[in-house]
Amino acid sequence: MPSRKASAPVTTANRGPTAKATIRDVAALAGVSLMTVSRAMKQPQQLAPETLARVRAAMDQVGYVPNMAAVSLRLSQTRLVAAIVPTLATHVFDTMLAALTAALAKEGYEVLIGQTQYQPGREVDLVRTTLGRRPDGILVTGSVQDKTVRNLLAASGIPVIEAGDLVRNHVDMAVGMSNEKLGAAVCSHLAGLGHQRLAIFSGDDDRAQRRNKAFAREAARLGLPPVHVVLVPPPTSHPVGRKLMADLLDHGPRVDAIYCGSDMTAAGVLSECRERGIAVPGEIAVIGTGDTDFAQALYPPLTSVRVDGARIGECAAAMFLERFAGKPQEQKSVDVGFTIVERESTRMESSARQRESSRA
Amino acid sequence: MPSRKASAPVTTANRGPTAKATIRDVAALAGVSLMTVSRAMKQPQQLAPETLARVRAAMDQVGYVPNMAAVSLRLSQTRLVAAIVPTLATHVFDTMLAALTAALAKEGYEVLIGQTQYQPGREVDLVRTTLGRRPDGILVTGSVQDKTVRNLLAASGIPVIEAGDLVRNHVDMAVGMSNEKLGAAVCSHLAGLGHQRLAIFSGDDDRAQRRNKAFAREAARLGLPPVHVVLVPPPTSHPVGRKLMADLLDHGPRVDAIYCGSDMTAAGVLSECRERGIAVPGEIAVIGTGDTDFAQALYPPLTSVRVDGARIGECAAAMFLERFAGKPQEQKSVDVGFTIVERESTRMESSARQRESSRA
DNA sequence: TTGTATGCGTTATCAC
DNA sequence: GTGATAACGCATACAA
Repeated sequence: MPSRKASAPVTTANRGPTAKATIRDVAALAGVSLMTVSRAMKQPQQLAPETLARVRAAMDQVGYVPNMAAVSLRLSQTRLVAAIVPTLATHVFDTMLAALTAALAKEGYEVLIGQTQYQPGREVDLVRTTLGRRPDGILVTGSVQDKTVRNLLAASGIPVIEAGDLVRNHVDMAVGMSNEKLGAAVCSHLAGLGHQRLAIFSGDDDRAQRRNKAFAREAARLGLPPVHVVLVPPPTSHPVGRKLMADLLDHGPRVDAIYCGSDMTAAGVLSECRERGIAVPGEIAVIGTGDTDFAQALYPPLTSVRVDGARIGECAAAMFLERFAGKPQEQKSVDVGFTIVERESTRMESSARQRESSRA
Repeated sequence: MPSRKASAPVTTANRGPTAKATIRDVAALAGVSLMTVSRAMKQPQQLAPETLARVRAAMDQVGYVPNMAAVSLRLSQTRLVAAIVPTLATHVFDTMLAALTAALAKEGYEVLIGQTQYQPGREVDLVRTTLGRRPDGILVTGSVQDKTVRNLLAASGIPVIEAGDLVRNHVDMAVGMSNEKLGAAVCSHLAGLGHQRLAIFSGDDDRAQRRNKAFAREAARLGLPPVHVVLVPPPTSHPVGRKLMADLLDHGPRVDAIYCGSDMTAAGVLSECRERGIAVPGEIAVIGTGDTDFAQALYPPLTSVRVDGARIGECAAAMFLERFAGKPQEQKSVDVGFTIVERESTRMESSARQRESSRA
């Protein structure tokens, strides 16, 4: 019966310098049992003051940090929340993750981030790997369409939040705004400013497409001419925006206003217009998406559709924490809305400063 | 002796719908032992084809995903790399993390990200918590100065990379560039363009300070007047940049050129100058740091010091993987250098397009 | 106030 | 080719 106790105890000493100290090392050093060390962390008041001091000294001496893998296994709880985003290189996601991380950290949860890099195939693998870490909750960006992923998430038995995109058939919970409403609002906003011939430059991902569709539908409803839509694969960039604008000016139809799926694309459009001496908003109005921090720094300052990433992150954190606490889920779906932040790039001479916002 | 086998076996069925399937559930369903299931994943060729098929069918049926907490505990290896950054909302860090994540993912490693939000006190807690996850390696941004953190990292026994800031006394490994060289290079670059009265707008963090000091030293060496340094707490923003510029113009000394510790600050400076009708670079030249994606979108396009975050991330990943493979560590320190990307904001009428770069 | 025994889910080792 | 067993580090129930 070669049990741990029967054979020579394994300690930091004979495991080499690379091994981390365990609760056993601390116990041995302090001359107490494992339980006493465990209690020194969880219920210190239950211990005799001198025992506690001895244990704490031992913990410091060996640099003891509890092994969360063991804790997780024992408690079936990892205090880990996973977040799957397309990329970290987009402002909205950063903001969301920062808020999510901060809010969860207060309750002792950490956030494990996964990036799909906009590769659809990678999402399945990523979700599977991630679920292997047994997070206590998982947040995915956008709505989950892939059947395999949906099943994986549903079968995981943990709270799932689809963030940033409000759809009806969410797996579990959702927080974000309606891309349909957004597309329609932008269209009617531009129409309200007197623009007739509208164009869209956007990524070809699912969310953008639904925005575009709603935009086009609204244009039709308002009796405007067909919208000129140009799609490009993400990620967007300044050169891409310039190129799209150059192509439009050279070969495309004449337009009064352009809605860009990202502020970076819009920035490229502004640059190309400046280069060619085209007045913005005089000849062409431009509006972006995301209200990135640099939108106000562009020339002219860029009108943009602001989605409050921080609020999404905070809401998501709150929803997770409620579920972790076993509370009845109040809301399965939260609409944080969006705001059209108007700056010079769409401002008509006579139009006063204006804000338009949507909330469900 | 109430062992698992003696009592009723616990399976997914009687643990409720929320519990994830374990290797035991799969084994029971396939009518094989635990080891056979384990082997079906690790050494499938060792199994009889029909057995393998049966096990795989069972795995699919219950949606089995191995519990990494258990694997980690068993193997003393988490396939997790931790990265501590000040914030996700800075382009260089995003780029670095994206590259790091992508490179490590190929080898089956995931990246656990922690944000200090520039709060010095939070770093200790964060590192401690993070080490509790027993990552196989840890990357920290900037050089580690805090004694406690240094000890914690050194005692962890895992590969440690200090990224983005090359210092002599790194804990283990380092990849990045020298902030001293950077500061000096920017100063001499501006001096080379004929500027005499120089100013710096920067964050008050350690790295920025060392840049500034080197900048000032270089100015002195070149016989220029004292540098006007203005420090602000991070994070930087467009309004902050504007405010700093407004204050300088209203109350500060006259300057020919301003070096900004971030592109966002520089963008604010450009906006304020435009507002006041001050010619850039005619009256004042402006240079930023980071070569953010929007630098080229500003007006005038912003000269900026580019640090290749992606390269830092890739280098770090390669260094980690080498150590994980047990290979002798080739280099403990890698200098990825930096590049001054010159655009309109510093370009003198007669000066041709120019690039300046440093590599150790 | 402190200690002992057991199992969380997995894999290495040995046995058949 | 397959199975039984112990152990990874920790926390809970139960004893003392």
